[in-house]
Amino acid sequence: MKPKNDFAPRKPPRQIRSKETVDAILTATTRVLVADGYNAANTNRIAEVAGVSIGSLYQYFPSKEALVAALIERHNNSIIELVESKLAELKEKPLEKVLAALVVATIKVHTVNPELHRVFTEQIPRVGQFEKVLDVEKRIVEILSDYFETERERIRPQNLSLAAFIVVQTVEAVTHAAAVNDKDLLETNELSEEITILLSRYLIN
Amino acid sequence: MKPKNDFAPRKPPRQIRSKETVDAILTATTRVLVADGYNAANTNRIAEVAGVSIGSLYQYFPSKEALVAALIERHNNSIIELVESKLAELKEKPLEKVLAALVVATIKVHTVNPELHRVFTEQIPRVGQFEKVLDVEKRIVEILSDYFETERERIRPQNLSLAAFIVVQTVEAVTHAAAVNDKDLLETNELSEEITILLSRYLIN
Amino acid sequence: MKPKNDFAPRKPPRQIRSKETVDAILTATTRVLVADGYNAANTNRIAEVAGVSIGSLYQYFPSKEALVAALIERHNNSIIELVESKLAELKEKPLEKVLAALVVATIKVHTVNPELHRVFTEQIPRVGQFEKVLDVEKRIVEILSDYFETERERIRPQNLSLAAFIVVQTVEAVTHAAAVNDKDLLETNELSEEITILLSRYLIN
Amino acid sequence: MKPKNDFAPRKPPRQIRSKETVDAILTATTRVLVADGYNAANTNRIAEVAGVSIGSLYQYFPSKEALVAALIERHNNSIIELVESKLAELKEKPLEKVLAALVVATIKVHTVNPELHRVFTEQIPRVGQFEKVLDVEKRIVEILSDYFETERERIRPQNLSLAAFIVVQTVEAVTHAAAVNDKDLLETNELSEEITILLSRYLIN
DNA sequence: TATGAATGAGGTTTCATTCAT
DNA sequence: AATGAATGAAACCTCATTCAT
Repeated sequence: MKPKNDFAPRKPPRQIRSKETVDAILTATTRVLVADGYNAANTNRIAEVAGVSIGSLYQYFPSKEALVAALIERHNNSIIELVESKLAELKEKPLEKVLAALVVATIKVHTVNPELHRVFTEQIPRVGQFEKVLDVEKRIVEILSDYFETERERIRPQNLSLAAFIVVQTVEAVTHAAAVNDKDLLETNELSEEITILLSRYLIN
Repeated sequence: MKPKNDFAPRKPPRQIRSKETVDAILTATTRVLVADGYNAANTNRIAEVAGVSIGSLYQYFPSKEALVAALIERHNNSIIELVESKLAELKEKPLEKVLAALVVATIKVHTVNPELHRVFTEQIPRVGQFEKVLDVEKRIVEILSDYFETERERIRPQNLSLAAFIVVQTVEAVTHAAAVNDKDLLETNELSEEITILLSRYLIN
Repeated sequence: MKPKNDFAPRKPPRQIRSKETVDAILTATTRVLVADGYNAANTNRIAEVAGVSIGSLYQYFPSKEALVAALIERHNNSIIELVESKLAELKEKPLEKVLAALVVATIKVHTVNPELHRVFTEQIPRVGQFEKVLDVEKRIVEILSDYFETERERIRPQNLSLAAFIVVQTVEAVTHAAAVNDKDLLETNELSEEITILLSRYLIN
Repeated sequence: MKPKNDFAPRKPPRQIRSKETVDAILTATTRVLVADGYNAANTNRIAEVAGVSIGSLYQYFPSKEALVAALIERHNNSIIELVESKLAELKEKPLEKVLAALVVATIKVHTVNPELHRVFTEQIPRVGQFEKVLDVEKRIVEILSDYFETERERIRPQNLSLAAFIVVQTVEAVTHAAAVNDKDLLETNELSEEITILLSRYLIN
């Protein structure tokens, strides 16, 4: 039997019991992913950890990929929500504050469930269906770009979407690398202050 | 009894014939990696493409991982050489020139064999043996940090190794994201100039 | 990553269907072992003969060794039962009768499925997991030694466990060698009478 | 390439150098057999340990089996020599002395290189070419039977070859089992005396 | 809807043996 | 005679997925 290629979750769970099953499966997926890594994780194990039969798992998710994709989607949504709400909350404040808040928020994302985040960014091949689902960044660039638009007169670069692109990549990359190489660095203020300075100097006149 | 072995290449080829075999194997690995991606690549296919028996492949490399690790090592060395030589060549020039050159060099790395580079960065799980071999960046941070030391009076941040860390992550991340999302962007000057500005503003004064 | 696992059977079959599968697998193992010998036997062949997919085989037994070990265990248990029941049945009879019965029982063991017995004793390396499972003899020595204890006054040697050890080895070795070299010898009474005489002369008085 | 089936050593070494090579190979075979066991032993390893190329090994031995068979043959010859010379030396002495000497000699065989002896008896499948080469016992039964003929009037059993068969199996089995289960037992006199008593009582009027 | 036994394609790896040099 | 690179059949085993119950 060849693996199948149909990546959307199979059906929305209608009853409460189903919802619980789906939750159990996703929680188990997280646990197994963190413990074993993406490649070594397998659906039988996930079903076992979820306390659910393998058949039930396939009732809700048509493939291993769909399972992981659903998890990533969840994760992404929470990140985007975080960014959006922070931005909405601070949009009247000066640009520097907003940049600082963005940096802090990004660090927070890496602090909540760093193991899982690392699996997402370092172990899941950006191929096939994951290609799309893995780049939250595109959406965040848009959000940020829109915000920059509202502050255009204070911002030096003319190409705002390019600027947003650079900002997002920079913050994410530096934060991620720090999380991987030197966890303590994340906790101190030195890093976040330094990144904020970089952004301010780059963006503001 | 099936012990799982080392990841280092098995033995150095002594005769000319075997040197050719090893080369053929590594070339084939590159081809297959680019064509099929890391996960789908398999040793049988690689041996076939190399025009070599599967036994010969295992004579020199104990596993698919060892094969890929050897390739990465090669790649890393060429990157480090590139950075070192550029820096040696320009070390008397003003800091801005050096930064610009660094950005251009990084872009070049992504331009030479972008497919392969992408496989390395996006498909190979940073786990196990790859964890170590995949971070060229650490070495480059050192090199850059040493260079900054010689320009200390012109550089604003006091923590030079942190500054080097941030610079390396930034340039690499932005370049990589551009290569993935928008190839044309790489070719134009806009991106490289923008990154150079970012670095200059961050570092100087 | 290919860890090498345990030797215990993987999981007890719960449903009737799987119980049948396990039986089919063990029966097939016997057949293949007898037909091809231990070394040439392989799991794919066994699964094929069992009319079961290779995956099913591995669901219940982690390796060829586990398969054979399960078979040996079964066999051992039946041997021990045979000896125990014979001894229980005859324990009031004179020692000579018991010895004769022991010899006859041992011959019977070699007569029931001689091919399989030969595979067990001559082809399976007494190494690793088999080391333990192959020595039924230890258990039989204990049983016999306990019995001798009850007849101590009629027995010449003082060291009863040594005597039991010698008796067991002798009967088994002679019987086995006869089975291998000269099957007809087993059927006649000459051999069993001769061994019984040997034991009686050794033990009694 | 299928394994070939030709079991005699390939050619008698004519020159001194060749003789040394053959010796080195057999010595290495012994070492590897003892260290890794029969199944895990492989010809490449043996050649390496012998300090000889795999090609040279195959120049003198057509197969792995032939290699091991040659070793066994050597071993057998030395055993037979030992028995024959002991018997020649003692043939004028009383039967009891001869039996005692036989037991001692057998124990000695198990003491010289017990590891190797164990490999021969427990790990090498008595199949194919080994079937023949592994039963020294047949030859020893003949020798002993001939000797018994010269002592016929002192011996109780009429069927002398059966008696010899039983004696040989008994001594070998008990000794071997002791060597495997309880090495110290071999060293003490208790075991050898006990076996000698058994034989005497069995054989002598 | 849930269960879990069954499937089997397909990957990994070994090692006896050959043969060009 | 010796070398050792190359061969490839053949074994091992996993795990995503299906489907009878």
